Amino acid sequence: MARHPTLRRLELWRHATLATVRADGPDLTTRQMALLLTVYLEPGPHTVRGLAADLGVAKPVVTRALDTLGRLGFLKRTRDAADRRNVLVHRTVKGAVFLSDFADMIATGQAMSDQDIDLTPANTP
Amino acid sequence: MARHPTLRRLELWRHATLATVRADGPDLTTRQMALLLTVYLEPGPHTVRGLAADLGVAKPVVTRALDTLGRLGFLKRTRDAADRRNVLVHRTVKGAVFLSDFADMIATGQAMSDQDIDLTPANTP
DNA sequence: CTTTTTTGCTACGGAGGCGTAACGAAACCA
DNA sequence: TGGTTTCGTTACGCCTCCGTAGCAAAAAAG
Repeated sequence: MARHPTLRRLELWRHATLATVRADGPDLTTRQMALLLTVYLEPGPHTVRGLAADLGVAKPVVTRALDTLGRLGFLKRTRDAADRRNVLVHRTVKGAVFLSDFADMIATGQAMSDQDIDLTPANTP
Repeated sequence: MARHPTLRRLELWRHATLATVRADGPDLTTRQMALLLTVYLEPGPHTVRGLAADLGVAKPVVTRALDTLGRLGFLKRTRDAADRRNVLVHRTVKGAVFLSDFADMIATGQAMSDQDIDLTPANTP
């Protein structure tokens, strides 16, 4: 049933989102998640303006997302010493742990999609 | 840079969420997305009570998600003729198109992660 | 029939994100 | 130096979602 690549991709997504919904952790918005992943996966330094341009959203959106993600301890802000107008966004250990756990959820989704494939030819002994 | 499987999974997720954020389509909550994917990927029939149990959420959450997703035209409700207390949730063409497009975003994310891998040894001529 | 259970929905106050506009602080420029 | 630009934040009203409690309708139990 999962042989078609489109279905496999959607099932991967379903298992990961389902794990997020069932777990009682913080459920971030799509924008917050995209911001968090950008900070952790793209090379820095990250500024509010740069992140807003990268996500294609207005600056207050980034400020509010940083408020929420900072309150969760997933990243933190620092004034840029060179240009004190800038705010630099930094990673934290707690954020890295959160994303690591999240990657495990994706991996489980991948494994379950693979299992679907392995089980399909079970009726052809 | 993307050689580690954990990073590859996170980059896959980042590219797909980023595409969702940048596109000006409707951005569903995690619960709405999990519900939509469940209806389309799991065999029916789907009732409000069954979906609530499947997602591990209260029934009003499902009712509200069905309101929103129905307003978007991604699925529709029907009274069960056999047991008129039940509401059956059905797929729509528009919902299938939406999920198909979304799967393409995931595929692009996968392709870009692969490309990252191919590009990493570029500094080893 | 009457009572009980089940199903999905509505109502309510609270919390949080949204877009736009305006703001102070810092850097730049002439 | 004084005016202008850039940066991030705050403020405002609006909208959507949340969790809980209570509701009517339909079915089941007695």
